[in-house]
Amino acid sequence: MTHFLGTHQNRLDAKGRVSVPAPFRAALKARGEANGNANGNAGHLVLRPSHQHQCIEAWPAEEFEALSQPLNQLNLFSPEHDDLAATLYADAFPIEADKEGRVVLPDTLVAYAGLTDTVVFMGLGRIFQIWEPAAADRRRAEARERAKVKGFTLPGGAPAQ
Amino acid sequence: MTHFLGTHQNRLDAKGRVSVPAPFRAALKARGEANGNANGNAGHLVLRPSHQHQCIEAWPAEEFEALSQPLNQLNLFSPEHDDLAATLYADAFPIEADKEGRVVLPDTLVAYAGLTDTVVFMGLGRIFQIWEPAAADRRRAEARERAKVKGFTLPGGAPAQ
DNA sequence: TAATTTCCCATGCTAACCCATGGCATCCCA
DNA sequence: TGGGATGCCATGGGTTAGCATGGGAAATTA
Repeated sequence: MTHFLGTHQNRLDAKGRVSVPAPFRAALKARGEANGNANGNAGHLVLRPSHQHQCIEAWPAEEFEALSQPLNQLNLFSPEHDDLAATLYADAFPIEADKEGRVVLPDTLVAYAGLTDTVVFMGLGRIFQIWEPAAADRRRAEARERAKVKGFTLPGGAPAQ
Repeated sequence: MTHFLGTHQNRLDAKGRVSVPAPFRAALKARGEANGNANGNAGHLVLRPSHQHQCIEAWPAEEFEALSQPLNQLNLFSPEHDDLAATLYADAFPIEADKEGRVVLPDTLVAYAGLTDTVVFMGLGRIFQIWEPAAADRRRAEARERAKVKGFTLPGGAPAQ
């Protein structure tokens, strides 16, 4: 699988570590290898606070790299570059999993997402998010509701539902 | 990692020294080696006061070098060349880290950025900045706000709202 | 010679690395 | 079809190495 699918629950231990769900690990590894990173590791992640929600966004390195593209078009001295770079990069944490496939979640992100001892990994295709369990439930219910109201259509002709 | 990511806090000691955060050191070293500087050192920095904010801008030597390119196109005796050169170079300090990875911040820059005993390193991708902690917080909040107002959308992956 | 600055060595702490264990699901074999 | 065995996955904890920081000695400048 090359996408992050499904929802997984894991425990956050006393050291702030949490196991990345095995399916997500596999997806990360596949991505890394596809991009020629022959090194055995899982291809690292970039964690950021989400703009829209109180949760942590996890970007595979390659995906995050794509964010630099629009930035590179801008003049390094322009205020636009400054704002974007500060927003994208200053709050970002490059994270690497240990041999067991665990990552340490930075304190500030744990606080931002309101995490306690159990966290939820929510797959969103090209990226995934890390939530406090109850907030994750609310979020999914809300997303379903919005999608239903809007009649949920996919670009490219995929049939609704 | 070839980019400066995240925000790090370190102490400015009585001698005006401060440790460059380890991840930034690694990024600097990687840059230096990528450009054929086979010497083991971290590849030096150029510090200058930021135009737009009360903070210190830190440029990797190679990145700063790239700024010379447009200058070289200009007539050496033109007013444009004079102004640009004065702006870019006159207030710049070439800085080299010691064996422990620390740098001494020039007095004028410390004063300009209003630094006291604790400083914040803010990663901005290709460069980084050095801030007084409270000012750094304000700056990040401001950047988020301005980016949001501009309709800043993440390419792909990010969920619609 | 006095005052700074630069180099070098020393130390506490934190975080990454490594090894070990328990539980759950799957597979195999009777 | 049921019971046992096996392997992966999540989790816990001890140890070590790297990092940030402090202070002293040598070198440089005024």
